[in-house]
Amino acid sequence: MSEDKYEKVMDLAKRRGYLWSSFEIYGGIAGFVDYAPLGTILKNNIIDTWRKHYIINEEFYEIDSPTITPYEVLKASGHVDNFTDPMVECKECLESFRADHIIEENININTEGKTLEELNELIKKHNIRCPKCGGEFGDVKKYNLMFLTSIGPGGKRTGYMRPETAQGIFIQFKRLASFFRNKLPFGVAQIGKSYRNEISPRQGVIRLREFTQAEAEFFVHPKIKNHKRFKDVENDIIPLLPADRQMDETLSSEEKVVNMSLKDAVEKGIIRHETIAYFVAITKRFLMDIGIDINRLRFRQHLPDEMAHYAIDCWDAEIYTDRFGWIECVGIADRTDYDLKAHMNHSGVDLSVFVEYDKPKEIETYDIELNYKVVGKVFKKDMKLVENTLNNMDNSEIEKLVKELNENGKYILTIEDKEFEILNDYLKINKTKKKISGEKVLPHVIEPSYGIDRITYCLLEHAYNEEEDRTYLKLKPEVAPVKVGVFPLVNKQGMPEIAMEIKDNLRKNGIIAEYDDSGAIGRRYMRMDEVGTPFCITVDGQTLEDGTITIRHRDTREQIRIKIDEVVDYIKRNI
RNA sequence: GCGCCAGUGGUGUAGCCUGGUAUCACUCUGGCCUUCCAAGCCAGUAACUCGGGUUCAAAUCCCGACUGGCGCACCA
Repeated sequence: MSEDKYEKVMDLAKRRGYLWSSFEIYGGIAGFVDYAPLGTILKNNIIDTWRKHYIINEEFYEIDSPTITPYEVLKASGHVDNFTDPMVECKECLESFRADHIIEENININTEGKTLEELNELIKKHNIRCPKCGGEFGDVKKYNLMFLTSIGPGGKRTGYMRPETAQGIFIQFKRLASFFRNKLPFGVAQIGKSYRNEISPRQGVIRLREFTQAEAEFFVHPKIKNHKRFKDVENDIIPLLPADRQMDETLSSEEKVVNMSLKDAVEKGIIRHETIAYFVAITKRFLMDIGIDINRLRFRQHLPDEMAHYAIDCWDAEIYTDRFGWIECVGIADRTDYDLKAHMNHSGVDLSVFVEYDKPKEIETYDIELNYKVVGKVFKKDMKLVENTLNNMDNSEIEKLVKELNENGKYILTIEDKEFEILNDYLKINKTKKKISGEKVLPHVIEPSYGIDRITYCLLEHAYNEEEDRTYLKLKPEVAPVKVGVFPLVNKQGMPEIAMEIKDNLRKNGIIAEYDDSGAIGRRYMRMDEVGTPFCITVDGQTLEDGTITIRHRDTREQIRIKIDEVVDYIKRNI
């Protein structure tokens, strides 16, 4: 038994129509897979379950945006810079290195923000050589993990295949906020393909160049990160692998995991706030709903140096697989306002939300009334600049201005390098009381992001079962692609006709059923077991006498007998 | 991207060293048989990863590409 489970699962997946490697007749390309007929249904069933959780239960709305994304968007989001690694290759031994890492190791310089030319110069200037063989380096080149394309004829606009679905949500934030009538919190989801041009994708379906993500973006008030339904989940016990325990060398790898209620985890500050904890619970419930083995699931906190540049806390749902060990299938991150801020700065569009207070506040404020006739003539072109600056002053600055005007008769307003002299007759300042009913805030976003392909593979592996005389997929009836197999026990006495009719009737009721009359009955059961079909209906001699059939359960192989006209109801109740 | 190893019907394989019509089993399809868990009988479909070279002749020898496995590197 040297063959590992991955191989067995992938073999079954290939033979029985779950997963096929793409472009096979042309030799194939690493990092791409096709979902075969049954795999496609399974994946869709997983996605449907996901939608039940997020769209129905959590009241998220889903959008669907383009996969091709213009340069500007990904420049703003930081992906153009962060997805592009500068690589350098040794001319002697052909080994590749990260150019920035090599430089930092050798001359202790921060290379952040340096251009390729600057990196090149640094290597030449300090005569940095290959740490392996001492050979000379070639030129620094960028390896971009995003697929580059051009939009329109002539390639005037650069685009990339999106590296995540989330950006599509962020850049529509203004519309989304108004769709939700500016009430925080609200959630938006997107399910779709994302693309990463991996250098060397070698773990089959685990690391793909084109993959399906289901991402949920939950926008919250930056100061309110508790969750109104946290009470529903606070007693859920979750296997957690916190950052400090991961780094504790005195613990064995089993001891690093602690089973803890989410209430404790939040109270002890292990999970940063309720909203992350809440989505940890939803993630666990979703994964268990589709049939992931709870004993092969844990939540691991990112270490401080592993966190993405935008995140302040991140927990991955990791699922155990035979060959690859624990693999990351879901990431739940607090992305703060990183993305909205970035898009706001780059696009110039205000993406903040006006949040009303419970009760309007009354505050003391100053009203600046400009004497435009005078001021306009004095400042001319700079008029607008001065006006804006004055209007944006806070109370303490205005108080200082008033004080200086009273004492010296003038105030020097400094804007960048320029100085403007403000005199008493330029403006009138009135102290007023104002009613303020709310404030503008830039929301933070909590993001649970699911890798659907990895989850699908893990589910197949967890469902894979071997017994002495059979191999079967113990898929939950809810996600199994084919729900029912219908067979005549033998091909005579009208049994095939009755079986066919039962199959048709199930199909009419929206249930995927397969008819099969070839070979011995046992063989047909085995075929259905191997693809994970939960129920098999057999028409036999007794059917002809009293109109009953048997339903065989996949896992126990036990059979019960019911009337033909109860079949549809029975199946519907059990899937 | 580098190094080592491998690639034969749907699956697992024999053949490769020593060049000459590709083996066997299972699966699958059709038929017969069969009254409940891969039984049996008959018939059938189906493969040398791709490209180039050497040769009268290449699955076999040589080179390259692709794919897969392992190690290194990479994986915000």
